[in-house]
Amino acid sequence: MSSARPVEPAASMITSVCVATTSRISLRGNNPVANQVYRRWQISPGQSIAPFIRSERRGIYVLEFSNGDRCVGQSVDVVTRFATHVHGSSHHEPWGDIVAFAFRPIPSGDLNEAERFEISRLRKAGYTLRNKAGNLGHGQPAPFDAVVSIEAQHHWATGAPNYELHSVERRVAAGQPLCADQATVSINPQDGNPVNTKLGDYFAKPSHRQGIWQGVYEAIFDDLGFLLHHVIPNAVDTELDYWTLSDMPSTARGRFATLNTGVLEIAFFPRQPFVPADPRLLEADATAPSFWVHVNFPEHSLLPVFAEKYDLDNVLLHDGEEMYFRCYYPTDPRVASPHWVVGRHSYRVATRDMLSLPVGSLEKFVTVQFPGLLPLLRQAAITMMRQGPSGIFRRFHSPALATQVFSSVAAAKPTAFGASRFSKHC
DNA sequence: TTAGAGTTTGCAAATCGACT
DNA sequence: AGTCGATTTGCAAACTCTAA
Repeated sequence: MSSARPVEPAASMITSVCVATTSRISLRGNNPVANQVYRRWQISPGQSIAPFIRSERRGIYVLEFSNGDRCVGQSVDVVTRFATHVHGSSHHEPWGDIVAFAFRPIPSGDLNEAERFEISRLRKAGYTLRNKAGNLGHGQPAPFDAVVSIEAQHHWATGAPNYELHSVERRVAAGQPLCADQATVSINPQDGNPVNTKLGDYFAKPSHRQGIWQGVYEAIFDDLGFLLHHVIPNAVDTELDYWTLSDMPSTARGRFATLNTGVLEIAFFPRQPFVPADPRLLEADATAPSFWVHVNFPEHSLLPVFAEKYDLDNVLLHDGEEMYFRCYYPTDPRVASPHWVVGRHSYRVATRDMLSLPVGSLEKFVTVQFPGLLPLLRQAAITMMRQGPSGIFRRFHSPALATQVFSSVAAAKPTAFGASRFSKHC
């Protein structure tokens, strides 16, 4: 499964270089559903498609709208399914702007794969899709819009507005989420005591306060505090419904914490020290064992940011590949981290670019060292929260740990990106 | 303790199917 | 053909269990 594919540094690289990429997965092959045969009809509002589809009604269809949007769907009876789009259903309002209809009969076999393929193909072709599932980042109405308005989302993503967590003190005093339906909160036995978290217990042990563990506890709170304050919109109002925080979950050999936004995790802190996938990097002076944080960004968003300073022409990252970066001048006060990793991770719901770097350096890294990253990270949070509530992670949420993070935010009282908080990391 | 397999869970999205 | 509620499916973190 694992196969290293080292890449030599380009000769033209400047003050900092990308040392290597490593490939863990490289699965590419011919897609059996690539050869699609669609029949297409132009239709007028209110027109039925029954006359076009006489016999075989099972297959994949594509709706075309007057504004150029597309919608891909599957059905065992496309005529009936079409009606639910025209007349509306619990899934969406009636669509009266369908101008064309394409259909590919598939009498038997897997409709899901064919649908996913068509969605992916149209996305890559640049079409705006009205699908929700399999289409992370869609612009369709979402329940989240009622909690954070579309306008506020836009302001948040572009970095314009006021980021004060005005109700943080109230949240800290309450010791539990202020917004969510409390009746459905599953109570963790440790949640009654706001200072008693599994994370706190772990770092209370003397052996976890020295060596490579020294300062890690505080660093995790720095990163989590930054994420709640500057990345998640209206964190106090959206807690539990649209973001959750897991306290010492056992996921993948254990994590200190996982921060989930909407349907996907946005950041997690492994309990294992970071180890580069490429063994050659172990020899580099900057790769002493340390604990790292991994943060999910939108797909294809990270390399363009680093391309400004690095020679990344024609560099593409495939699924499972990692690209290791080193900065040769870590004494520069603007440098939050002398090394970091950019990877790509495929979740079923979407592929994400993953930024990995030592704990405690996230805020400065995305606001000072590479300020272009912050709007991307905010957009990632909004996109995942618009995709759906955090229901599946709800029961793992630790109000106690969240309270502690909110406390650290309130105590820091940052002004403009907490400049005073940076000093201890430089 | 670690690794891996399998299970649990709530929810959203989509399909199905009975009925008119 | 159209309507609407029931049912199915897929998801992914975090869980438990088992074996070494």
